[in-house]
Amino acid sequence: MTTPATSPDANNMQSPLILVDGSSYLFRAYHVPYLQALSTADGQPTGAITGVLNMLGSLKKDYPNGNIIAIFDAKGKTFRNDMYPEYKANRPPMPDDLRSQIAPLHEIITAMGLPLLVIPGVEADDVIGTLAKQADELGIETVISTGDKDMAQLVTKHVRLINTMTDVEMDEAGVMEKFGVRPDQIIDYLALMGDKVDNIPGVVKCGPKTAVKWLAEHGTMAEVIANADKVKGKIGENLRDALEQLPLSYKLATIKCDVELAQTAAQLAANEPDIEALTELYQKFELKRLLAGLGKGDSTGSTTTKAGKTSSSAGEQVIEIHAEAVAESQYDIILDKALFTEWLNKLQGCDAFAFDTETTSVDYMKAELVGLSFAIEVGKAAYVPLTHDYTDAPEQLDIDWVLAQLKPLLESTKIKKIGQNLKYDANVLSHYDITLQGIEFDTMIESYCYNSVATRHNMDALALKYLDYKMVKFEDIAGKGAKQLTFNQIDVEKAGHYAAEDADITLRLHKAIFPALAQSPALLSVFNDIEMPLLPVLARMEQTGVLIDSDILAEQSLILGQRLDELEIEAHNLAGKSFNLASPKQLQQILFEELKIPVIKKTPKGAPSTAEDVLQELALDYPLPKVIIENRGLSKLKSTYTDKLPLMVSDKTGRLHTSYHQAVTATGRLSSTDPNLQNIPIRSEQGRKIRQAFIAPKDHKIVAIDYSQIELRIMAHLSADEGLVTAFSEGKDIHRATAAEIFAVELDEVTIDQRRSAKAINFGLIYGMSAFGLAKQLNIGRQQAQEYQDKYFQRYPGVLMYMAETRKKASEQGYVETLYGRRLYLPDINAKNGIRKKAAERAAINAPMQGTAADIIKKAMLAVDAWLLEQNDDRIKMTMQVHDELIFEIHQDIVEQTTKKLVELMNNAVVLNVPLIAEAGIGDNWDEAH
DNA sequence: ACAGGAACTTA
DNA sequence: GTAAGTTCCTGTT
Repeated sequence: MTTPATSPDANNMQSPLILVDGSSYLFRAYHVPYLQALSTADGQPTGAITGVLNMLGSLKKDYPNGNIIAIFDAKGKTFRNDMYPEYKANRPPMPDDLRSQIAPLHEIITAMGLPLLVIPGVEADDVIGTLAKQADELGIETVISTGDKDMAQLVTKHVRLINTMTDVEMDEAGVMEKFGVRPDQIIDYLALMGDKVDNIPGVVKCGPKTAVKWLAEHGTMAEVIANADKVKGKIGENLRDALEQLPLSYKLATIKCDVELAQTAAQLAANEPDIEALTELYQKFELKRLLAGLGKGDSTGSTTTKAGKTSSSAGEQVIEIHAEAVAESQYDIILDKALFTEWLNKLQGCDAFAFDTETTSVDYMKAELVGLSFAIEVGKAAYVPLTHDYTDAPEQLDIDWVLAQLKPLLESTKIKKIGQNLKYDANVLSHYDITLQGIEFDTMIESYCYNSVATRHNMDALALKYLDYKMVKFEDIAGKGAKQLTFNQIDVEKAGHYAAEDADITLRLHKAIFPALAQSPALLSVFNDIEMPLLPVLARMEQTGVLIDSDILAEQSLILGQRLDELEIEAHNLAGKSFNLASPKQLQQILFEELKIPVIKKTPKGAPSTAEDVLQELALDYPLPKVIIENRGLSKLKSTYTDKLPLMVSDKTGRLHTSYHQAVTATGRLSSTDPNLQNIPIRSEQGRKIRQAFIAPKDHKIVAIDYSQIELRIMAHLSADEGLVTAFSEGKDIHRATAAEIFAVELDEVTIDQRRSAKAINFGLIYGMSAFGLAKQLNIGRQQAQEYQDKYFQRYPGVLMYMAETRKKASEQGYVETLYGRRLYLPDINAKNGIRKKAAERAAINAPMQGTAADIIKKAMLAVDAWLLEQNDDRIKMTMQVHDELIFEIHQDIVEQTTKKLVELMNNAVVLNVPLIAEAGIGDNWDEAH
């Protein structure tokens, strides 16, 4: 057994060493807009000075005993330039208005009494590294204040980083969490990736992901190099190409920790500030706040800002929300059986209660339960901690015992549950063999049905809007960024208050929003008959997930990668130089300035647009745009789909689990994230290959059933236009029928071009089209587009009337409705600003159609789900919803008759005055099923 | 490190 | 012209 030279306690007594990377802060402060405005009366800029001094002030406040040392880069070349002349060669020279601030800043820092180090021939990093190493060896607690990620290599048991601008601290664990490698692997990591800004070569296309992967496998760069011949694919080639360069990159990325310094870390100490000199300097540079601070003995001069509350203006509802003020609250933290049983009894005896789960992750597939909170009456809530596991966490009730007690309660259909985003809680609980039932009131959905666009529908936003109460943010108790704690690491007292408040506020929100919602029978019906019943259906679909073939995607990635490389070379040749194809800015420069190609369109911010339609047009006359178009399309496919989807497969189930969001869109549609399964490619040949990777399990088929022309059918229904209703009732091809009417020809005489035009008009109508938009879409004159539109309305006068009525209604009542009463409020519908008003009018036209379609497919999902529950046959699974399409996995033995039944259920989900037609496709993958 | 814009994907 | 989400780059934190 050894005795440490100094005990930990002794270390804590010693003042920490604070090493400030002055140059990095100087440079960043220089770019902060509100600081850029600062200067003295005679024009000497002082923004960067102010920024750095503010930052030093806040460091002083955070580390009152800290021994602060400021380190700056010296002028001139460093040893790295000798090693590698191109090092930082891309850096533009320092602007004069920054350079002029350096000397004054140094003077001020010296007058403050802080040691200031400016060592020529090395960079500030190296000086910091040297001091940190000395301090580390002495066991002195050291904090490096920097915004530079390269410094992570200096982190040890005693040395940590703080980014004073973002307030994020990073210790060894933090580095691991943030970068995915240990501090001693950071140099390897940086060398492999290289650094564009500093001109350090690395492995081409090796970013953080690849570097972490390799280092996880081999430990060091040297080992990665030793195994370079085993790395497959293009990236393997790139690695082998880089082998010669890598040792140099490693040297360049290494911070030198043995710089010769006149004084050691232990010897450097602050002097008393020279108040007289400081006063003079602050006066000279007109740093008024700092000057004022001198008198009060507060040299920080820091200010706090108050968050201003914004109030909403247009589109306020008639219905008033009456909320009780959030006053005194009484929260229990349940750590013993007696108190638990008391609450259990109360819960069992009540009609409805609010509850919330606390877990380790926002990802419902990974989340583990940490605790549960409950509220029965406003102001009284309880938290049952279960798995808090930080050092010295109190003993908690046994999770299995607690869940066994709660299971009957949570599964009871009699006792109503109130929650915020209950789908999440249901998903988490399902992993503990609890099927949440009695799901009656979800405050997120209450708010969404009440007004989808008044606010976002997360609890913090709802509390602020409907209770005028500002909740404690999760970040405030857990921290943020790399150092964020998971809920199980949070002190039970703190966590308990936070969790109990969640349940309490949920209950209060319900009491505020639900009665307002219930004043409209139509809104209440959307809530009770569509959204709440849909919640468990979506939860089941999420849990089911979808199966993908990662090998197909990997192969596709490879092919795409090869083609992208070819395109890149071609583009560089055409441009006459190397540039980043993904950068619209660089492309603008090359296209419009160097190649002098005329500008066709500008972006909203005034830059020349390089959007697809512009490039399409330019491609007729120039070769480069065509290459760019193909490159963009393919790189999107690769990065978003073929590379990414396999990484998102759950290791628990081997399948892909999306999240459907029920309270996001303005119109009532669902949305999907992580991954978004509602924008999987279909249009291009390459894109369809991605759908081929969405496969059926063994002995199963993928069945995709989509509604045909659902929005146009809804337009026919809502407008009751005779011609349109008849066309649908007779089962005509609607675009062909429209073309025949507009162009006054027989049905069978309609040309392909005429049908295409009619299709564009039909879509345009759904989107609240203008003649201008139609002209652009069809590439025809404005006049001609207007003629088409006039002709259309002449033939379908009911549609014209419906459009006019919708605009009028929207303007009068401030909202429009779907067939089933879902509302969309349009705050801009009577706006003075013509552009905003026009946009609101288009939304007003579109929302009833898009929203009714959303209502219908939701009703269809309910019908299908009810039938599936009845069948209780796990050979049939509903896996996805894509706005007008439902996707199923069905065992091959029953696929034919099941599909027939599902189509029937979808066709009869609602009754309109035109037929509702669903069309099915069956195949081994999603592409075939189309 | 993060926000915002531009570009791409879908119905 | 409607409604979404993700990725990449860029500029500032």
